[in-house]
Amino acid sequence: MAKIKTVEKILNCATRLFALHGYDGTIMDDLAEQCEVNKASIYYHHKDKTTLYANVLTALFTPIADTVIEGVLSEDDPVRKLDIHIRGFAKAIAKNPHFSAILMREMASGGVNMPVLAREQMQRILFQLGEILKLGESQKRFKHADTIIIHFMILGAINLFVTSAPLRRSLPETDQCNQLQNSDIEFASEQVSNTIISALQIN
Amino acid sequence: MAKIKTVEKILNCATRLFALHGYDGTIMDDLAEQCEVNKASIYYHHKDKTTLYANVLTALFTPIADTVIEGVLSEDDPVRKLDIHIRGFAKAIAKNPHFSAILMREMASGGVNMPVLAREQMQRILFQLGEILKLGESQKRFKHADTIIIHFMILGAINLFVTSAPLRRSLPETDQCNQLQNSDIEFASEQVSNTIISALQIN
Amino acid sequence: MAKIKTVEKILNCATRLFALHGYDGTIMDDLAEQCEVNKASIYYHHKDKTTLYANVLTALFTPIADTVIEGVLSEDDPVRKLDIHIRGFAKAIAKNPHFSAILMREMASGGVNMPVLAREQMQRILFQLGEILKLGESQKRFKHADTIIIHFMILGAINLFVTSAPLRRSLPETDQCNQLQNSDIEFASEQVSNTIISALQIN
Amino acid sequence: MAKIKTVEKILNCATRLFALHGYDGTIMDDLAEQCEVNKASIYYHHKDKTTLYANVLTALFTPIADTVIEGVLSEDDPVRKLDIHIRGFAKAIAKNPHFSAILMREMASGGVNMPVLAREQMQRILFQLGEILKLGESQKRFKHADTIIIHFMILGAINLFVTSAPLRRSLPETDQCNQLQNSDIEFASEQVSNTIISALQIN
DNA sequence: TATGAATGAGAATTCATTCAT
DNA sequence: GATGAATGAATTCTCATTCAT
Repeated sequence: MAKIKTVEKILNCATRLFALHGYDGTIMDDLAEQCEVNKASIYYHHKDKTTLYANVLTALFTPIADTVIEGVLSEDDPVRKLDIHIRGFAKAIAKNPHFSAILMREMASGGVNMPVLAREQMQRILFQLGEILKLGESQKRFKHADTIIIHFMILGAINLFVTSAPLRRSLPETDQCNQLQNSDIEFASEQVSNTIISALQIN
Repeated sequence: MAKIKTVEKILNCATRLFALHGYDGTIMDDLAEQCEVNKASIYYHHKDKTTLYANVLTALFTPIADTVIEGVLSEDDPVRKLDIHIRGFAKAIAKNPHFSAILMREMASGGVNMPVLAREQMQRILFQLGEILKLGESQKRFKHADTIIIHFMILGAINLFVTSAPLRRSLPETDQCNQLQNSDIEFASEQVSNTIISALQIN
Repeated sequence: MAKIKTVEKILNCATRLFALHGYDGTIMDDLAEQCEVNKASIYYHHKDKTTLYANVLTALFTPIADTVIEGVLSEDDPVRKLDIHIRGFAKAIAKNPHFSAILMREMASGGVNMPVLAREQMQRILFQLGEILKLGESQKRFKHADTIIIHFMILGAINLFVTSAPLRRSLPETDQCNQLQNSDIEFASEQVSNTIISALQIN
Repeated sequence: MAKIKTVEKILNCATRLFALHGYDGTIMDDLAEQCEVNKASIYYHHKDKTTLYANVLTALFTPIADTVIEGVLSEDDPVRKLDIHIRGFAKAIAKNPHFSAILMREMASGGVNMPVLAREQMQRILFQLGEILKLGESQKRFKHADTIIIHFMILGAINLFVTSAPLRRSLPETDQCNQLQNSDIEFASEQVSNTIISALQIN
């Protein structure tokens, strides 16, 4: 019975707390308590809070980008590529649900303090989207569109959908604007994908 | 020459700091220093940090919602309404540039701690969008779409565009994905509007 | 009834603790407790431990050098000058009894971390001694001698005498080497002065 | 090639660190790193920091006292004895250059926490000096002088000379008070010896 | 003996808030 | 209204020491 390594335990817990409360709102004492590890052990493994945060971000962002990138490779059709890109992103987040909150806070800070490795992961995703749009355009399947805008629409919609879950749950179910209350991220990403494709596609 | 009232000075400064560093990352000492007001004076005018934050949010969110709502009223055509809605939102943010960062942080926290008044402002915007989509749908001008998804695409895209400004500035100008580097929020919102309308419109 | 200023209270207490336990051995909690001041107040007045230490040293070294320098000015005769220099130094220390321990620790560290202002005070004393020796030499009253060596003999003897007080007190009174057990610094400095003058003087 | 025993490696390194930073300023982690020994190994060999410190002091002080004592035994003439005593002390320190800093810190603390064995070594030196002075006095070769004062002049001058090396190196070479900048401890001890003898000797 | 990991007690510093004037 | 000083409760980080292997 392999017990979970302390380093992992700390990293997991820290991810959750940073997602919930942000960097400044996360308290090392709480972290120690929650992962049932001595406070000093955190520092034994992670130097300081800043480094821990960087480690969390790197460990979190890399698999997300990997998933998005890989999924698309097997496709040829730009429309399908775009669809997979968007839904793959959502699927990756579904597996790492703390990503959204952390990314949004980082973007709110201008992303300037993100560890380079984490920032590069976001750029990988952005670049791939750019390639897909270019491909579609060159095949006369897509209208021209600004990559960054499309990227932000996808990112924004899906991340807001994820982070707004508790908020939506607090709205009345019967609310007209809240048909999605109980539906999950997969359905949401389908909607986003359909919308984007519908906007770009030349019929 | 009417000197700026202390209360205002504090509120303005606080808005900037909360946008830059979030609630927990904002330090009352810094605030006092930056608005050149004695620390005790802040407490004379604002009870405590929490209240100050609520005051900031309320003062920030209300005019945004007002602008969005009002602009749309004078229009009848759902397409034009939607266009005005989106661009009005961007225009309102252009006047209150700290709104985006603060909103994104709040959403990252699930929006649970937002003062009710601020949350209501966001709902006003969401509800209006719902009305517009319903109107367009009933007139067979729009395909059916999930209000929240569309709302999040708009919100997400425009807010990310605003908060990413420093990040984009740090990317190379020649970058293919970065045509918008120097363009402003108005142009971005036009792109968003076009994309959304293009996706929804029944031709 | 003028109450002692907090800043002074802190400075006095800190001087004592730094003398007793050195920089690293002095604990800010203890300091706060001993001067009956809130720990945060120390930081309100002194930025951090390092700065506090520098402030202590500067406040401690300056009057010592001033006393030594001034006393000598009124004399013309190099022998009398030298005598006043040595005994003035001892007298100054008698008024600031923590100086010796602090100086000796600093010298043990190579004096490299001493605040510049404090180091300069020591140099003022050294320079004056140099002038006295030069004067005596030029008048054929003194043999040639190395200023630094003489300086260190004076400094070393008097400071060791001061700091060894508790040690000497623990030796048996009857000890032959301990005639000075109960005598004070004034008598010791007289001995030092006599010895140095006796060594230098050309009869 | 016999590899240096771990115990020795630790002791040597610890001596250097204690000399450089004092007891409180020396950190066991650093010690482990510097002697390339696992932290736990230090405790395997040395019980705890306090014991280690005592071990360091004992190992350091004993050979110093031995050297001083032994050198003098072969002489009969009190003047020569005194000269050997002083220069022997300096020679012994030249071989154990960390002694000075450690002794000075201990004296700054009143020497109260010195391990008994170390303190006794200093007393051996002091007693021998007392004997020499008594001998010289009884032979009408020396004026009467206080043993402790003379002891402190020797000790102070030589130790200050040693520990001030980095400080002197930072002074301008041309400085009048700094003729000794590049000279070594042997020359300094000669000066001290000459001065003391010159002061005491009855011509 | 040696070592990577762990830990309790502590130590420096910070921060929101209040008080006296 | 304004301000310098004060403070209690955190909060980050350190350090001597021990444990399991």
